[in-house]
Amino acid sequence: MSDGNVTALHTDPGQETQQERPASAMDNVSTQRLKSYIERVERLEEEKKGLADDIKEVYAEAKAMGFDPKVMRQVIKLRAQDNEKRQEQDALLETYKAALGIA
Amino acid sequence: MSDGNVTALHTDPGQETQQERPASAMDNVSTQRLKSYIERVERLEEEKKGLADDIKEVYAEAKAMGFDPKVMRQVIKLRAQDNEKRQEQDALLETYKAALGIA
Amino acid sequence: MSDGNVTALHTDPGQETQQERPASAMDNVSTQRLKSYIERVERLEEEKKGLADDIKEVYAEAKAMGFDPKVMRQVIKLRAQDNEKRQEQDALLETYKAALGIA
Amino acid sequence: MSDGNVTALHTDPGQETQQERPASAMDNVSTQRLKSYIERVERLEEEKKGLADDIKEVYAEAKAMGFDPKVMRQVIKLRAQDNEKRQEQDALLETYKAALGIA
DNA sequence: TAAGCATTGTCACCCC
DNA sequence: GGGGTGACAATGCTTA
Repeated sequence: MSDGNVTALHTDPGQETQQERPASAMDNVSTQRLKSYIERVERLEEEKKGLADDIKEVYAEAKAMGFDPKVMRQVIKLRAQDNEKRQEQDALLETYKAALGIA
Repeated sequence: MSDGNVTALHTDPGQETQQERPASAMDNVSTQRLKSYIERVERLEEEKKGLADDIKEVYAEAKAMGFDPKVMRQVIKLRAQDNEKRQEQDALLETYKAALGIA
Repeated sequence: MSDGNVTALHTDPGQETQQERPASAMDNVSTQRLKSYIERVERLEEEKKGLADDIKEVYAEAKAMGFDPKVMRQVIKLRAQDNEKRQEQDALLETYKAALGIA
Repeated sequence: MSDGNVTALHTDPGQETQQERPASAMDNVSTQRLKSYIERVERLEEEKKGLADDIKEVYAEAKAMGFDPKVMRQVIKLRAQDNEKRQEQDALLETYKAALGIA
């Protein structure tokens, strides 16, 4: 296939910014590793897209039942904010307790 | 809890555009249904976020192995474009055939 | 007019994030500048809308001549993708070269 | 060039939905016309993109002067709504006048 | 920290 | 008129 395109950029980690091997290719081991990373990402993104489609379906179904998706989105956003806020308050409380030496 | 906010915007499907019950609430059944939809979406979005995090981790790990995430993204994008383009060309062909009345 | 609404949100650049003058107005110079920016944007968006309308007209005319707008759009998209892809491949090559330290 | 791709769909206008020429191509004149339409659209879209870039620049410049682009967008949106509303009211007024036989 | 980019969400148009 | 699709705008992340 088009896997020939993955002849790509590898640098030994922990070196200064400029690289080794001025104009040549990676060795086979690195190439294999890179290919593996690429494919892992592609697989995960596929799953992610699947979930996005699922979400769309739920909205469609809800809409068919007479609910307004736009409002639903707003509600969900609000609830997410609430959660975040509560978590922040909890974290703050923990900080206080730690600072005051309370178990 | 904050469920009080969801007393909004439900219309029996197949009614005129404006809403019923000017200032009152939905019946319990509708409320339950809405709550169910909302929670399904929230669950799915949580999973989606999880996958996004996984992807980030993969990039971070690859970077730690000396690969350049920026290049990886470009490679993945190119590969995705290949797929998409092929699909669109197929679609175009189908459109042509349909427009020309070919079975 | 409704210009009273624009008495908001101006910060001297290079200051800390929060705003000056808690409940008062901008000075006249800033107000004039803001008005000028707003009007420039509005003018540009008007022109942009004009072009969008022109494009619609072209499609309509082509349709009247017996061409299928849907297919035309697909063709144009494909051609745009060709360009974009070529550019991205060039960019990828540049990235490789930069990463490998090649002048 | 890649102009070979524009061998596309043409139907004599004013016919019923299904088409002539089951599997063949357009004549040269039609091909030329189609090409012309395609290029007109492409040119217009280019200009449109240019304007979009101009708008971005204005926002950037305004931001550099200490204005908040987000707020600016809101202001512009509000003003656009005002205009639209006023125009609707004018149209309504015209309708009234026409209905009442007032010049 | 700011700029650019990628993604995501919203909106409008077109077809059915 | 309603649903689906595609363009546009906006937000958040990534990098310099």
